[in-house]
Amino acid sequence: MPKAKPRPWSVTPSTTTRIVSGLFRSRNYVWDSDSKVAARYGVSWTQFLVLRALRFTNDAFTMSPTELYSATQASSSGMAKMLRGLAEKGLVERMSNPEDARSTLVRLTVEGADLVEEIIDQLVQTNTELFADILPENDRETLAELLERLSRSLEERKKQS
Amino acid sequence: MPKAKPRPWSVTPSTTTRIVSGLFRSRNYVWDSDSKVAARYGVSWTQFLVLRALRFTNDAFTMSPTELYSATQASSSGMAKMLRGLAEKGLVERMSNPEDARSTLVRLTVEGADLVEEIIDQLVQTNTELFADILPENDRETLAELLERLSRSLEERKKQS
DNA sequence: TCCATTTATCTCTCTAGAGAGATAATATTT
DNA sequence: AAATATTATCTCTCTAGAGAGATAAATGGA
Repeated sequence: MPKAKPRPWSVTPSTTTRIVSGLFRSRNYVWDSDSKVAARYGVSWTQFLVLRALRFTNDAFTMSPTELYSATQASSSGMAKMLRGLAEKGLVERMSNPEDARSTLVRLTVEGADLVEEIIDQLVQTNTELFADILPENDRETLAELLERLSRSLEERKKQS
Repeated sequence: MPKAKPRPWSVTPSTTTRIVSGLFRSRNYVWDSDSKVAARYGVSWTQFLVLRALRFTNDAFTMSPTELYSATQASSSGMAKMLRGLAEKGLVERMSNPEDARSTLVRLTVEGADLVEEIIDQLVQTNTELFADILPENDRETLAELLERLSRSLEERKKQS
C-alpha cells in the first residue's frame, strides 16, 4: 500500500470540536499502540478485552457469555465466535452452569490469567511512559479527573435512555 | 439479543489507567452517538469521514483516493470500495486527473457538500449540548486544551517513528 | 400442571474493511 | 532510449463481528 503527503487543514474550531477531535485522535493513537502490544502476545484487542473482563471479575475468573458480551460491548454472536477462538488457544475454558442448564460458564485458564496479567502490566508501563513524556504530573491528574467525570456522566446518560 | 446485569468492578486505578479508560469510554460514547446522527442522514461513520475530509480540503472539494485513505486512516482497498458506494449514492464523483493518468480525482457533488454540512452542524450541536450538561465552561476549555496537547504530541511521535 | 413467555446461547448469513497482489502509468537510472 | 523502480489505484480473497433467527431451558400465570 503506497503512502500520500499530508494535506493542510484550516479551521478555527470550537471547544466542542476540539474536545471531540482530541478524544478521537488520542484514543486512536493509544488504541493502535495498545493493540500492537496485545498482538505481540498473540491476541487481538477484542480478545484482550474479554480476558481482562474475566481477570477483573470477582468470581474466580468466571463469567457467563452474556455478562462478557455486555461488559465488552460485543454482540452475542460475536462473543460465541470469540470464545471458541479463546478456548482453542487454551486461554479460557467452558463449563456448564450447574444452576442453569441454558448457560455456560467461561473461566480463565492459568495460561490465560498469566497472559492477561503480563499484557496489562506491559500496557500500563507503555502508556505511563507515553503520557509522562507529554504532560507534567499535575496536568495528567487534571486530565484523568476530567475524563473520568465525562465518561461517568456519559455512561450514566446511556443507562437512563 | 438478550441483555445481562452489570458486574461490580473493584480496582484503584493509576492516573495512567484512568486516562486510558476515560479516553476509551468517552470516545466510545461520543462515537456511538455521532454514528447514529450520521446514520440518520443515511451514511456510515466512515463514509462521513470521507465526505468531511473532502469538505475541508482547500482544493475545490477535491482529493485523490490516496490522500483520502491517508486522511481517514483507511486502506487503499477499503477506500476503493467506499468511493464506489459514495459515487452510487451520488455524494461524490470521480474525474480523471489530467496531470497523472494513474490517478483519479474525487470531488464532492453538490448533494454531498450539502449533506456533509448538515451532518457537521448537527454533530456540533448535539455534542455541544452533551458536554454543556456535564462540564462547566472552564473545565471544557481545560479538557480541550489538554486533549489537544496530548493528541498533537502523540501524532508527532507517530510521524517520527 | 400445562402453556406462554422470557432468557441464554448458538448457528447462519451478510457486510465492512484489511492485506496481497495485479495493472498501468510515471519517474529514474544507465 | 531502454530498462528498472516507484507510484496510484483497483480487484480478489479473507476475517471479524453484526443481525436475525433457531433451540433449548427456565420462569410465571392460568
